Amino acid sequence: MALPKVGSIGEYIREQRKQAKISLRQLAEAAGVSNPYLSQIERGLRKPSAEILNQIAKGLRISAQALYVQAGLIEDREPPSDVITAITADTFITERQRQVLIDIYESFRKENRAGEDETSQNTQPRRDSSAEDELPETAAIVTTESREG
Amino acid sequence: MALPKVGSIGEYIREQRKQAKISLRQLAEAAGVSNPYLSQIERGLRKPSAEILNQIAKGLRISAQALYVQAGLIEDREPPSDVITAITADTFITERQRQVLIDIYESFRKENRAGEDETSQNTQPRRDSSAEDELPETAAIVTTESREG
DNA sequence: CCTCTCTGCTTGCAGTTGCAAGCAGAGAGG
DNA sequence: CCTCTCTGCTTGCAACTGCAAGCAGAGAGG
Repeated sequence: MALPKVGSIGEYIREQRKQAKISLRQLAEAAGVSNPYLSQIERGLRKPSAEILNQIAKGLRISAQALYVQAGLIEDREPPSDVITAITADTFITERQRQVLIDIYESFRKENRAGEDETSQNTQPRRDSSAEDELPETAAIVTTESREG
Repeated sequence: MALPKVGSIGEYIREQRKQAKISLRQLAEAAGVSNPYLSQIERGLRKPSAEILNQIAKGLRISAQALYVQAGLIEDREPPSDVITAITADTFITERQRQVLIDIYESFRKENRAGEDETSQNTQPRRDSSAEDELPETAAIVTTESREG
C-alpha cells in the first residue's frame, strides 16, 4: 500500500461517515474498533489492516470490497455484467433464447443510461420511477424486434 | 481473519509453491519477502498483511484475489451460474426491468422443459433446432404478456 | 576428509498496529 | 455559575509484523 492510498482511504472513510451522518465514536462502536484508532485512520496516521477495513465497512454498511479498492488492496474490477455472463452460460435455454434475453437486457440498460443522462440534470435522480414510465415503450420496441428477427 | 483461515493460507501457499516446484527461498525472493518470514507464514506462525499476500501471489504467479479468499479477506465470489440470481443482483437495471427479464427467462425455461419432454422420446435430443422452431410462438406469448402487464 | 551450495528454520529486534486511559472543547440543561 | 454528555484527539504501551543474521542438515564435488 503506497502512502498516497493510505491517505485517501482515511479521507474516504471520513467522507462515508459524514454522509452517513454519524460521529466518529458511533462508527467506531458500530465497527468494533477503538475511536482513537479510527480517528488516526481517518487522518492518515495509521494504516489499518484488511480486517479493520472489513469491520469499518460493516459499520458503514458498505462493501468491504469498496474499502479494499480505496486502500489499494485490490483493483477496481468493474464486474462484466454478471447477467450477460450468466445468460451466456445458461444451459437451460437455447442459444436463440439467450440472445433474445441479452438483447432485452442491453436495451434496458441503454434506456437506463439515457434516463440517467436526463435525470442528472434534475435535482435528484429518480431512477426507479423514470424507468417505470419508460418500460411500456421499451417492451413494445422489443416485441417488434422479436417478430422481425 | 479467524485463526483457522490463517492456518490454511499458509498451507495453501506451501501447496502452491510445491506445485510450482520452487524452494521457499526462491519464492521468497520472487515475492520480495524474507525467507524466514515466508517460512513462518507457511507454518501458520505469522499472519501476513494483504500487501505481503499480494507480493506472494506475484511470486507464485497467481491472482492476489485467490490468496485474499484463502485468507478470508474477501468472499469467494463464484460468478453466479444462475441467471435469476444475476438478474436480481444487477444494479444497472431497475427492479421492474429485472422482474420482466426474470419472467421472460422463466417463460423460456418453461417452454424448453415442455420441448424437452417431447424430444426425450426421440433418439437424440435436438435441442437447438427444436427451440428455433418454437421460438416464434414463445416470442408471441411473451409479447402478449408484456402488453397486458 | 574437506568446502560449497542449497534447503528450511530460529531468534532478536525495529517499526507498526490497535487499544485503553484520558484530555480539551462545545453545547445543553439546571 | 455548575454538571453532564457529546465530540475528536493525544499518548503510552502491549502485541504483532517483517526483516537480518545466523544455524543445522542434506547433498554434490574435489
